[in-house]
Amino acid sequence: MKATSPLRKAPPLRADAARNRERILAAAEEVFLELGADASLEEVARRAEVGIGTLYRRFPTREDLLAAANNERLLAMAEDSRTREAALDPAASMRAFVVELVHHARHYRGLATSIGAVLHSGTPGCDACSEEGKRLLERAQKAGAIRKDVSFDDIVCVVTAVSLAVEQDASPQARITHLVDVFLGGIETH
Amino acid sequence: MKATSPLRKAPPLRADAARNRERILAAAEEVFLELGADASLEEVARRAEVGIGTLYRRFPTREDLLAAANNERLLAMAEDSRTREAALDPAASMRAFVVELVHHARHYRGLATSIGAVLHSGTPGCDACSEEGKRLLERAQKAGAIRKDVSFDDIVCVVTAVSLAVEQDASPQARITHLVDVFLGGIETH
DNA sequence: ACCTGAACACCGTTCAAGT
DNA sequence: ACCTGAACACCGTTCAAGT
Repeated sequence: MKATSPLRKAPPLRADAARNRERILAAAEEVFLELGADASLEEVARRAEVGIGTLYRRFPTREDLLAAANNERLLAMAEDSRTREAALDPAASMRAFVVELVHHARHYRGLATSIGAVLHSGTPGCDACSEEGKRLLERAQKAGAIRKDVSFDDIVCVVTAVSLAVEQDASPQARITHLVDVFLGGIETH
Repeated sequence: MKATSPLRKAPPLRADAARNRERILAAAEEVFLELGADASLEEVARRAEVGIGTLYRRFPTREDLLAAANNERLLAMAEDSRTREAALDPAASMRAFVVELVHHARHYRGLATSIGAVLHSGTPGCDACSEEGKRLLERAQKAGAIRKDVSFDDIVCVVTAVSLAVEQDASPQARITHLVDVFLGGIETH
């Protein structure tokens, strides 16, 4: 067997291809921050100094690019949540997790709409987040702190709702906590 | 004073203009049903047999058109809710109202994303809906059935969340009631 | 294997000319 | 007052040619 086989199917990129991938990702971060998540892909390619075809070859759909561009941040978030976990009770960790995800969705305009898709993209970062979220949910449910008929998809739903609401009225910090409170209030067992 | 002055500012359309307006609205309904709420406006103009400029003159933004296209349906919905109200207790009427709105948002693909904006557009139908919703909410709050710190905007938020979730996984009827249950569970006082 | 960019089809929006 | 449609600027996506 070979030396490096990450998980399974991962055709190891040729050196120049790998470099281009990084350039695209960096450009995407820049452009999305500036113009929003629905910015022109041609602009991204332009800024990465790469042919538009190269971008499409690596990221066939816009969502693929969006997911990849958010990978590292999601990875870090999952990690943070894990270290935070010990200090908080089950319900509180879940809340913190949701609030963090909402913050993440606010990283640039237009991300909120796709946050559900991004969270289902299969990226390492997204998988780490899902696992962490599911673990927190199960823990809270076993502790009797959250209703048993609630799924992780329901949580994603809450995150999307809050993110979208916050994005639309450009609301202040306060509205986030209020909405999380309202939505999670129904999930937590009284 | 004149004979017909609807409410206030309403520059009475010239006959041909009014007719064009109707044609555009009818075409929009058709096209949105077929292609989704993000369909091409040129296609709408084409189908209405009207110059694209005419469409823009009457509906400067896509959201204007979307709101106008949903006016009648929202009007009917508010009316239905009012007649239903007597038969249900405060919490149940609120739930029924939310479920109806979600159904409305499912009328065509892509409407869910804009349902919040549509509900704030100032169209007669949208105003009727807002009024009805606010009345139901207040009633439920006075009856002690729903938390007092919940606003109508929060309700719109719930509607958006559920609609989007349902639209994304093309979920069955069951998921709607589940999500409404989860979200409103937190709003109703236990 | 990978990169490039021209080519194609399409869209949103404006505005001068016309009734 | 209103309508029309050409004109402009832009975008997504594909694919033949090139390394």
